[in-house]
Amino acid sequence: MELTDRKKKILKVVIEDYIRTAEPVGSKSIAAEMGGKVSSATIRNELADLVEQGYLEQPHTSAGRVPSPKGYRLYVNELMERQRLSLAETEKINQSLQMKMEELDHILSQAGRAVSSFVNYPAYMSVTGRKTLTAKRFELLPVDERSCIVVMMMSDDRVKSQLLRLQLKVDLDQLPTLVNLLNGHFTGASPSEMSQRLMNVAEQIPPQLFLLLSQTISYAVDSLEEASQREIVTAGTKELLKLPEFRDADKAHQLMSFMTDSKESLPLPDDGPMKILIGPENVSDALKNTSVVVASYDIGDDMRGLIGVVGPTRMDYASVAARLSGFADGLTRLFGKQELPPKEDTKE
Amino acid sequence: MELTDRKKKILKVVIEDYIRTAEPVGSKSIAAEMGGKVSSATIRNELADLVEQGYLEQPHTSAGRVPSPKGYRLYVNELMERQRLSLAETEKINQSLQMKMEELDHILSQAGRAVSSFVNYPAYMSVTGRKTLTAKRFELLPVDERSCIVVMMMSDDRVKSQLLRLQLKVDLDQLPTLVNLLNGHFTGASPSEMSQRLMNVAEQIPPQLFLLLSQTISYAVDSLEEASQREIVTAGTKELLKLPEFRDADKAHQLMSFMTDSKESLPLPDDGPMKILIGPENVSDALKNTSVVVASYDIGDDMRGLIGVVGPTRMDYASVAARLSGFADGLTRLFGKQELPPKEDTKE
DNA sequence: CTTTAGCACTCAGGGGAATTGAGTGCTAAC
DNA sequence: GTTAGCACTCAATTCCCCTGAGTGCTAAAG
Repeated sequence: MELTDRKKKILKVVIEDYIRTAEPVGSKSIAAEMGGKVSSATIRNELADLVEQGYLEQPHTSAGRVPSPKGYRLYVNELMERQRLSLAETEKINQSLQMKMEELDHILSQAGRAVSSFVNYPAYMSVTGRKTLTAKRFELLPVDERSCIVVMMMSDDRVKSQLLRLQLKVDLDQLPTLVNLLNGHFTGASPSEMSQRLMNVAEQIPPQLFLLLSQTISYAVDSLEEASQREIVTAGTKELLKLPEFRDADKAHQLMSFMTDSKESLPLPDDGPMKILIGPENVSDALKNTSVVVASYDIGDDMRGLIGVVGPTRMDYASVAARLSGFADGLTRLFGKQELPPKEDTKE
Repeated sequence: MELTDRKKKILKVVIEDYIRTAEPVGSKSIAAEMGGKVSSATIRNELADLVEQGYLEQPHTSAGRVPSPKGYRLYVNELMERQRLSLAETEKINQSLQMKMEELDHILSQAGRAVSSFVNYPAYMSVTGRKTLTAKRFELLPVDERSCIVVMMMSDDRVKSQLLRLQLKVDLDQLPTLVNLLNGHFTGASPSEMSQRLMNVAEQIPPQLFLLLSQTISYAVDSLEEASQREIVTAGTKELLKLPEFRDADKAHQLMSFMTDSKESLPLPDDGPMKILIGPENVSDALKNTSVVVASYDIGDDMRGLIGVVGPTRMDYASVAARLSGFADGLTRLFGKQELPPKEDTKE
């Protein structure tokens, strides 16, 4: 059954009041806030209905009303006015994103910190690839007889390199052969296929070359796996301590531990540009008393990033959602601009 | 004036009791803990003396005694029994250090987390170079006409690389010239010298080559500067919330903000293998009510790392110090083993 | 049928007084 | 120098009362 307009109006007032004050809100202040058109008694009748229908809760008789998760849900679905960010704010957000984007996880943690400081709640970020990464091209640069540099370009056009120490001396002349072998047989393959193929060529090449080859491949496998691992970075957990609902050090500690140690279970929805999870809608027990807002942004063609914010159920959904999508847009634009053009396989 | 042996014994008992319980300790429990040889009244007399001499403090008449910073100082200097780690523990520490050390800051944060979880206090880590980093060798790998890969080996033998998008097409034949130029003129130079030299060669080479050159150099400068920047990583700030002295959310928040936002002012002594700073001995105001234990370890020849632990003044100095030096040793060994041999300048 | 005014009732939170108990300082005896 | 005894202090705890915000209900007004 639908709520009357007035009930909705009241619910909205209650929620917004509660978001501000974190105190149960009473009939009188509601009446005042609604312009004094109706008396507090009327409001009380309406409130009783709203409690009955589960949109509000009462900590105890003779306390004001507090929104229930169901109430919040209705609020974010229908009542909440989508906030528009001011130009100044958008500007600030974009400024705070002017970061070097060399290391992916630097970006994550920096952007996370920025988000958190904008919304005053803890934030988390992650990037998930849509395809498995493969190597696109190899290069070996001799340094001396016992070491050389491996350079690997990955399918997302990022480049990794490292100095490789060799167990035994290798003839410089043989490097080109090896590079050809690498580029011929090991590009476009998933890490596990790589190890596979390494076995296959084992007998066809001289042992000392094979040693170098397998060192290179193991480096490649490691790097690819590391690069495609979904990493979750959290920031600003300390913001929790500012909130009255976490004045209790134990609760704060619990949630902080969850956010720093069990980040894997933070919500990472894979659809839609923005998702709001309210209290018990969260799967993780640790989040049952908190709400989470998650937005996604695009990186290139086949990667997707997520930014999430964790806060009390009474968090200011409208403003968090607005800022979060501001960041998501900013990031999408940032990556869209600087990132490599679509695809252009240079594989030979 | 020296303290009598008995006074020292009493001081030690008081401190160790207080470390355990965080409660002022009274004469009776001291008497009990000392084997009942003396009565609590005697202890009281001694305690009065110790207060007089500034080794102990009394929150108010009729509370037990609490160690003063001066008392802790004497304790760590003389009374504390240097704890030896059990073999099992050393083993555990070394295990927790079996990490990939590709990215320096990954190591830092991982080791920081490990330390923190071992001592149950927040930890921080940093690495400071003793020399400025320079480039040791350059390489350019063509990808297509509008992009190539820069590979740079730095003076500490780490290798950095990145894909470079070019504003205009470059003739492949010219790359070798460029590489020679890079290796001839820009190796061994500090980042600022590099920019300098770039100016000098400006007129001597064709413009489109110069464009590529300056892109490369700017990448090199950035990477070198980033790599030589001292970075401080903190971990486990949440541990603070477990401590009774930080039950107050405001205090906890203050210290956490300090540790995450103003890390630069965390103590980074540059001498000795281990340093203990007690309460007011810290320069930063934010640390006046906490103690800090810092140990250092060596990375290769010209880098030095620091691990620090922040805790309440009543922290368990003996065990923290022991574990910390366990970690320091572990890290020194780890780097000593895997790290590149001393020096071997391949600069041409 | 809805709204309002009036009134008795409930209950968390705050302030103050009383109580408790750990621990002290002092003194006098051993 | 050490100990027992005793009066004293003071934080912390408990209890109680009070206050006030806010409710639910009823009866009257619209």
